[in-house]
Order: sequence, then structure tokens, then C-alpha cells
Amino acid sequence: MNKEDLRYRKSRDAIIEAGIRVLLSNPAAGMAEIALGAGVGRATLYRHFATRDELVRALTLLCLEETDALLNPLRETGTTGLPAIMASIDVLVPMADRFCFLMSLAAVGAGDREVNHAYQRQLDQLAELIVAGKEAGEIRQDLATEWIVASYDALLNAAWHLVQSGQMSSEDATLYFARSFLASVTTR
Amino acid sequence: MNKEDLRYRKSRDAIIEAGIRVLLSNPAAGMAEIALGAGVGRATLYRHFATRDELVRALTLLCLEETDALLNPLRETGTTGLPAIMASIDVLVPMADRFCFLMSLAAVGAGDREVNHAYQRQLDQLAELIVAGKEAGEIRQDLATEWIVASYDALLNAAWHLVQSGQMSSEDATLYFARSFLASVTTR
DNA sequence: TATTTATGATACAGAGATGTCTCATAGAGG
DNA sequence: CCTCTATGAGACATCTCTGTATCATAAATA
Repeated sequence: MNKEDLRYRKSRDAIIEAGIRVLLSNPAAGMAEIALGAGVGRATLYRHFATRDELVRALTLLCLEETDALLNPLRETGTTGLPAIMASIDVLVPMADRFCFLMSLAAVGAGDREVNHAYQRQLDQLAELIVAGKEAGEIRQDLATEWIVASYDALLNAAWHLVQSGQMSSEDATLYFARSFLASVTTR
Repeated sequence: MNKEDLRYRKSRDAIIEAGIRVLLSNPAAGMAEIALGAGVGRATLYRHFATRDELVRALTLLCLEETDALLNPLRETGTTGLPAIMASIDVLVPMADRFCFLMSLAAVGAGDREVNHAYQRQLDQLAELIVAGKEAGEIRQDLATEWIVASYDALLNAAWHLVQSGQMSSEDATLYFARSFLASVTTR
């Protein structure tokens, strides 16, 4: 299993893409269903990921890394508070499937300690932005920070599902998400 | 199996309560896990519900009925638009587990045609209130009705999960939900 | 109290999923 | 063009879950 081999990379990419897609639409999907979705043989799936748990774990870590990779540059600009949160919306919606994959696992309580910890760190960073926004007077203080974090997640999830089911364009979903989130947390 | 028998009703109640609770925390739970949660034998579970699908279907219909039973009196008061929606929040949060059970099934796309249709009817009724609120000038018109419906569901779901995980009291969750939803849809 | 019956425990067969293994082949790399 | 190897197909044992059936018992009803 040479990681440089074109065939290897092609299979692996297909498995990862299909893994997230299939498991999001049916969290109880088996290895056969995932392999079918990826267009590879079941044996090949097992060659890349020895067990189902290992596959789910790898997908989860990948989603975490991709989310980090998009949010870190944003943080390095020095923006904080509400503007940073609004910017993160535009960044996250196009890759909301990655974020929702993490959420759906967190809901079931799956994911081992390490994964949950890393996911929690993402939420904590959002919480920091909210606290900064409150201190700057951009964000109303009569909403608990935990609630704002939870509602941000929930709305991102809702936006992605609307797009996924074909009920709404990605642009519209982003717009509505930004509008209603902004209105709900802004100091009036 | 006499439906008047005290033992029968006791088992059935325990199964229904545990079914919703267990399946919400683990949608892939088996009959054994549900029976354990209900404190009844697995055989008894099968005597009440011949198959797992039948159990899920019965639980779903029950949740639909209970939600209807709480919302219909509200509708009969003649309230409509935003006030009706805000009133529904207070009514739904205490029984959010029922509503979230429906949502979690809809997400997976489970539920047969009849159930999905009945669930959709609930969403349509919410949409009607939103349209009325828009016409009355209470609700901003630059948010698509579908988005408002989806965000209402998402926030109710988020509120319930916060309460369920012990991170927040039911009263606080209701308050925050009402506050941020109101702010996000109100005409400014 | 006597009778009826819903229940719990248990065994069982069948279906499906997991994970292992082998072998022929197509296709990438040299 | 030749070699190497990742792949696909399929057989296989194992495990879990489902759904059925039986039987002794406890508890509700009459």
C-alpha cells in the first residue's frame, strides 16, 4: 500500500468523500454501503481502514483539521468579536458538511475522548469570540454564551440541511443564516 | 393482552417513555437496549410491538398526536402571527423531547409516507403563522419563510439538547430561545 | 380465594454486518 | 515494455440483532 500510488490516493479520496456523505445521510450505514457509495470494493475499504470505528475516527479528525485549516487564517487576521463570527459564517457554510458531520457524531455521543476534546476546543474558540463581542458591546449580554454557541451550531446545521435537500441555494442559506444570527445577538 | 389490565398499561407506558428516551440518545439502539431501558423483558416488548419498525412508527405517531394536542388549543384561541409563534415556544419547550424525536427521524429520512406527511403538516402550520406575521408587519420579510421554519426547529432542538445534557435549566433555555428567535425575525 | 393472564427468562433459527483471507487482474511506475 | 502492487470479487467464520416459541411464575381480576 504505497501512499504515492495514484490508485491508492484515488481510492482513499473516494472513500473519504463517500464516507462523510453516506454517514451523514445514514449514520447507521455499514461498510458495504460506504464502499458502494465510494465506488470501491469492500475489501479495498478494509485495506484503507481496518475497522469501521477507525474509519469514523479518521473522518472525524479530518473534518476537525479542515475546519481548523479554514478558521485559523481568519484568526490570524486579528479580527475578533462579532465581525470575526460573521466572517466565520461565510467560511463555514460552503464546508458545512464537514462541520455537520462532527455535530451529528457529537449528538450521538460517539467519538472518543480525543475527538470530543478537539471538537469542544472549536466550540470554546467560538465562545471566546462571543465573550469578546459582549465586552465590545457588539453582542447583547442577556443571552448566555453557551446559548449563542449552541444556536450558531444549530443554525449552521439547519442551513446546511436546507441546501443539502435542495430546498435552498447555498448563497441564500448563507444570507439568511447571517441575517438572522446577526439580528438575534446584536445589541439593540 | 387485555388493554385494561394494569400490568399491560404499566408495561406499555414504560416502553413508550423509554423508547423515546433511548432512541433519542442512540437512534441505532436495538430492542434489547430499549427493553432494558423500560425495565421490561425483551419478550414483553415484542408482545406490545411486533417489530422494531412498528415500535418506531407508534412512537412517532404518538409524538405527533401529543404535539397536536398541545398546539390545537392554542390555535383555537384565534391568535396568529408572531404572538402565536411566541406562545407555541412556551408550550413546546417542556415537551421538546417529543418534537425532537420527530426531527431526528425526519433527519434520517426514516418514517413512512404517512408520518412524514403528518410531520410536514406541522411545519406547514408554522409556516402559515409566519406568513400571517409577515402580512401583519410583525415579521421581517427579508427572511424566507422556509428559513424561519427551519431555524425555529433548529433552535428548539438546540434548546432541548442544552436542557437534556444538564447544561441549562428548562426556564433559561425557553427564555433564550424566545429572546433570540424574537430578535431574529422581528421587523426592525 | 380461585382463575385468568401478562410477564420474565430462555432457547432458537434466520438475516445481516464485521473482519479475514485468497486469487486473478488491471493499471501504475520504472 | 515489464514488473509490481493495489484492486475487485468472492468465500468464510463470527457476532449481533431480530423475531418466534415455550414455560413457570407473579399479579390482576372476578
